[in-house]
Amino acid sequence: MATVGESNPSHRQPAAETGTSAAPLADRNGNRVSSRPSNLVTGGIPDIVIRRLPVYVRTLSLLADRGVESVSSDELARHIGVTAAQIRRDLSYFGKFGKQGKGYSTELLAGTISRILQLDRQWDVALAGFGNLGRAIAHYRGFLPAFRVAAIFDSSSERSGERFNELTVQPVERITEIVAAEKIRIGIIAVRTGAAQDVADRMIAGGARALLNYTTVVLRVPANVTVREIDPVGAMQSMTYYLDERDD
Amino acid sequence: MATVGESNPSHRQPAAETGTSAAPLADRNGNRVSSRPSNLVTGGIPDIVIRRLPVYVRTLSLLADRGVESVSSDELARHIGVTAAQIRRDLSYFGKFGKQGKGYSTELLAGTISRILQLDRQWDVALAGFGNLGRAIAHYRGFLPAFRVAAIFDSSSERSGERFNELTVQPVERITEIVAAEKIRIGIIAVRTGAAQDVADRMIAGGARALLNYTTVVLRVPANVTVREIDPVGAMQSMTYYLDERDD
DNA sequence: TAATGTGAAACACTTCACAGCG
DNA sequence: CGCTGTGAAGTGTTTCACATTA
Repeated sequence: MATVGESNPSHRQPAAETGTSAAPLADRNGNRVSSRPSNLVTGGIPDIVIRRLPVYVRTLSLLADRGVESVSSDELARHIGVTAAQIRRDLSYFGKFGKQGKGYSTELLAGTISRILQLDRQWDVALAGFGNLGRAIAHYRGFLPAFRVAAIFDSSSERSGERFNELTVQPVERITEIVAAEKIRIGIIAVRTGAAQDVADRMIAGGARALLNYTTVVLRVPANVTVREIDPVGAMQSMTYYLDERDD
Repeated sequence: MATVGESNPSHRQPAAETGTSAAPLADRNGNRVSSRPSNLVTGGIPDIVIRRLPVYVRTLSLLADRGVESVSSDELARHIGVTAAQIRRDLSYFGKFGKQGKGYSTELLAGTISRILQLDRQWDVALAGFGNLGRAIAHYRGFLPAFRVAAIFDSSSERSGERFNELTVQPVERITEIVAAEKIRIGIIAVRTGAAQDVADRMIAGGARALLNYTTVVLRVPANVTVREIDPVGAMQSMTYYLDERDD
């Protein structure tokens, strides 16, 4: 997370990641991909559990595609690199999905968790920043099919007006208007650090409630907005702590 | 975060992230920039503390550059979005750096933490994968000056042989040899998922002990290797859980 | 009989709150 | 007298271990 980090929705979110604006931050965790502690705000499910669900979906789908029809928590744990008890506990927050003596149906469980995460639909996403990073994100297929870049913004007058697929890159001044008009709830922030907070504010004003932050800026957002950080540099910088000269 | 996640060095590392191979995993946490729990293996400092240090360095350096000479834990906390107690506790793992009634010297503390993280030197990094993502990473300046891409590998015969700055893209078969010869301890994995484990194994065989994993593969690594995950898709997929129809 | 689901225990991390120092 | 550093308390998360069920 890298780490890690983010802010959350009022009722559930942890406080970890990005840290809510002024208030000392109720909860937290997060590659800067987020990077702060994370709890739940009000009787919800721990954010750390929510953050593990995509890995479960991915692994279960992979197994299902390979023709594996069911897995025990033990097998699944071995694939993912966590403990079986953790998987069972995580799932227990949502219901009972296993069959004693048998395990879980890979296909069913993948579908169930996808639905819990609301991945059984397509989400429009606003992308801010169309430099090297923004372009790479726009071309990246990994977010599909659940996420689709529906609007692109850039502050540079040279870049705004540029076309990408069926989209025209728009000036950042139009973020709020367009995000609101297209009912976009998710934003990706891939601008230079100096513009990050402004862009986040505009997106939130337009109705965005989830932000994927590729900058190293600590975004100040209301408690009902979730932020997750993508921070490869921080992840790298924290790994060097463990390196030593010995060839261990 | 994203990932979040990773594995650790024998003496300190948590088990969280990537999960150590066979053993149930001693500890854990991690944007996918990593994404799993994290503890310490043997009486070390919590990995979650280590993962916060880059943010402290960044913020302190920023303040120092602005001419701010000292900060209290309270002010620093406000900038970062964590609690003052957490900052004081985190620092206390390493020593006493503050002055009562005054706070911390921004410049000194930034330097001290940099040294703790071993960021006061340059690390050579091996980059595996020279497709869109690998190219973007190679061009990215954000890893400088602490990290320098010293070798690039790609499995495609079309790409190996290609030049980048003063480097020639090498075939993956040469990873172990070159990583060992150049004494590279850090690898970045930006290959297709099918090749990730093989590339990781080769890097580790050559002496790498820290891996930044951009793939969604759960890498199996020995306990003395740290892995951090960069997982923007997982980060995104976990945020949709908190979205609702209401315009809250 | 194999494996889930879950109280209860263990462990890890965060926050409180304050003695003590500059 | 403001602010650090840290015992102690409070929370949150993971793991154990087993009753229960298919």
